[in-house]
Amino acid sequence: MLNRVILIGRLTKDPEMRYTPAGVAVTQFTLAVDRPFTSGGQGEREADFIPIVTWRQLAETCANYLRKGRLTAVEGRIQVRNYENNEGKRVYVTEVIADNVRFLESGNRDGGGSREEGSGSSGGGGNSGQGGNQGGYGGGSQGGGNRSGGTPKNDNRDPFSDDGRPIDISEDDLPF
Amino acid sequence: MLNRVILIGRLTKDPEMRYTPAGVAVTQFTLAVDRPFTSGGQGEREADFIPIVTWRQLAETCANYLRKGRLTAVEGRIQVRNYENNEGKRVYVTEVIADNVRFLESGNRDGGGSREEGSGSSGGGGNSGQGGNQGGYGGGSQGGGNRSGGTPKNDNRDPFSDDGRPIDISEDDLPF
Amino acid sequence: MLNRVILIGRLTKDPEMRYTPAGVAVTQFTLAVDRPFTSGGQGEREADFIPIVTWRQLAETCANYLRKGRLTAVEGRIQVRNYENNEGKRVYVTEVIADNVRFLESGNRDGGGSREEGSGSSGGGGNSGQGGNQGGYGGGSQGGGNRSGGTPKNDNRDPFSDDGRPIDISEDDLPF
Amino acid sequence: MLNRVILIGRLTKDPEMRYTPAGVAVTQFTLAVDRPFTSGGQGEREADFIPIVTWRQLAETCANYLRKGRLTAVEGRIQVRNYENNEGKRVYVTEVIADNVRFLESGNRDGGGSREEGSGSSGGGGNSGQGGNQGGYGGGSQGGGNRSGGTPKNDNRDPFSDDGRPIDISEDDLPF
DNA sequence: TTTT
DNA sequence: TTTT
Repeated sequence: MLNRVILIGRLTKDPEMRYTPAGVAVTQFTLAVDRPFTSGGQGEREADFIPIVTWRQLAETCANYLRKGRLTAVEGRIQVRNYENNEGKRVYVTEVIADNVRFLESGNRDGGGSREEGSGSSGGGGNSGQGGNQGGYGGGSQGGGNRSGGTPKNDNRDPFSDDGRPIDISEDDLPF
Repeated sequence: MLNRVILIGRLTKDPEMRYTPAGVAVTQFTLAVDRPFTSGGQGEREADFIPIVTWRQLAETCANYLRKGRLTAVEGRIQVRNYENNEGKRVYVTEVIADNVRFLESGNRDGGGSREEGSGSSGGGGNSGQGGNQGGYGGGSQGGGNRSGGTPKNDNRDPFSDDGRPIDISEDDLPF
Repeated sequence: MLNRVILIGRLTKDPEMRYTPAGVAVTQFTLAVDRPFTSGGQGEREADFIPIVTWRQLAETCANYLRKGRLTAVEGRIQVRNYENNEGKRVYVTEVIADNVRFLESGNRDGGGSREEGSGSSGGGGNSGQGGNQGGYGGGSQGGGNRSGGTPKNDNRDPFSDDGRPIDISEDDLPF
Repeated sequence: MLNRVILIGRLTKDPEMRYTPAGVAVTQFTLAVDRPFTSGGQGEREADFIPIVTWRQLAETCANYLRKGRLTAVEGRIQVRNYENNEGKRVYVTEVIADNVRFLESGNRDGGGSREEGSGSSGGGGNSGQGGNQGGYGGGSQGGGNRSGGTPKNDNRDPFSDDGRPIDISEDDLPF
């Protein structure tokens, strides 16, 4: 009925973008979010490592502007999907499907005079539509995508396991 | 740095309460949260099944007042813990650690004159402290708990797998 | 950069729907949200009375299905607008612009077999677009609206003061 | 019943700290939060200016570490208070009472080797209690405060209007 | 000006 | 493995 998540943390690696067989962009990254308390007696602060997934225009923007270590805010919803692994066992995967991502560190520390922090957004979009490009971001080789198709043969593997082929998510799973 | 989740959904089962070896109450339940869109062409609405964990006073209140099917709001944070399973493989478990739970359906549909919806809360609590009991809820056999201990032998199993023994969570993992 | 509000409370009155001169539906209501603590020594629980504004399709749905006293969840963002009043003084108005509203009480307590709680949504909407009608709600005399226009004469009054004329909000203020 | 706000924006000025007659620290500042859309045809991006209030330990930390222009995340709840002004008219003031503030820019751009962003928190706090000092922040001249009292004479003015005297908020209004 |  |  209502499912809202807001996170601020740092990317553990550069984001990874792929395309579905239908040519829809998907970007995945992991956010390290420090826990609000210390544990273990000597005060070590732990973190939660939370997988984030973005789609379409927002995926392209994230792939273009996010990098390992960047402080980033993410808004979205928790999604729990499951698939059967090689041993025939059902595996549950929990991810945050983001519909709003804010770049809290600009990246061009060297560069120009802009004090504006980056920003990527999607979803709610207004008159300008869902593909609206806010803030001048998100250019580059959009559209395109792998539409070659081939033989998807949806065979129960983790769609995010990296095997070089287009990822295995049917269009029906698209959240937007 | 910031990790906030707000969910509204229905319990898939009655909640399950246990005690840690140190006698701290933990209650676990799953919230079914309908997705905001339909999929698959014939308009079936799917749901995400999201595991919730509550601690201490709030755990007792949830165990006492929540039941299967009840519409419930949960506030908390995403936590990703991991353990090694029997086959020596690392398993990741994602849960929402709740610090505020709101009962949106009263339960006593038949009963008394109270039109007040239930409410359980913990955390932020004020002068009254974290153990504060809001709304007259959460009475009953509190305190107690299994303090017998025995030989916990922290051996890499899912702490929520039900084997009749006190669950296997070290006090260091306590979020509050 | 990021502005997210989630509220659960009860309507203090029936919602009020109007149309802008351009024929866009706007619905306003106030949510009474109990504070998480009691004050004053004798344990009186106070509430915050928070004005909510919804636009377009969601406005129509809210006007059709929300009623005084109903428990309701609202997602949106805080907006602070200001105008000059009769005495030439600048007045600040803070409202929550909702993009998602969940009806947590069905209304037809007497009626039919439906056990489904109501739900209205807009914004992020999926393939079905922003006008998507989730859950079979929101029918009725949509579209229409007062397009007669007349002489709006944008003269610094509270656009929500009720004078029988179309409300005084320029299309530029539209959040979606 | 539930009232949660999360904002990311920049301080419009340095924060202002005061003490209540009872010696409780209160810090006030305003966050400029860019709207998620542009308006007016030429694409000007507007902002909402949202007043934030923090109490006690968190107030001290904010006063010590926040400065005009800093990018900051705030978690809290919306509060609507009202008072009677000089002309006997009731005035409504909407503020966000913060219980968690994250400093997303460190300030010491010159300084040391720490890549850690600042952080202030209160509320939920764990074993360490509500006064817990996370991250080594918030030292300095704590405690103290104006306990002289004098003649508060609670006379219906805006407690945040600056008149040099201790602010006019009764302890009963304290949210924590 | 307020809901339950 | 799931709620309505």
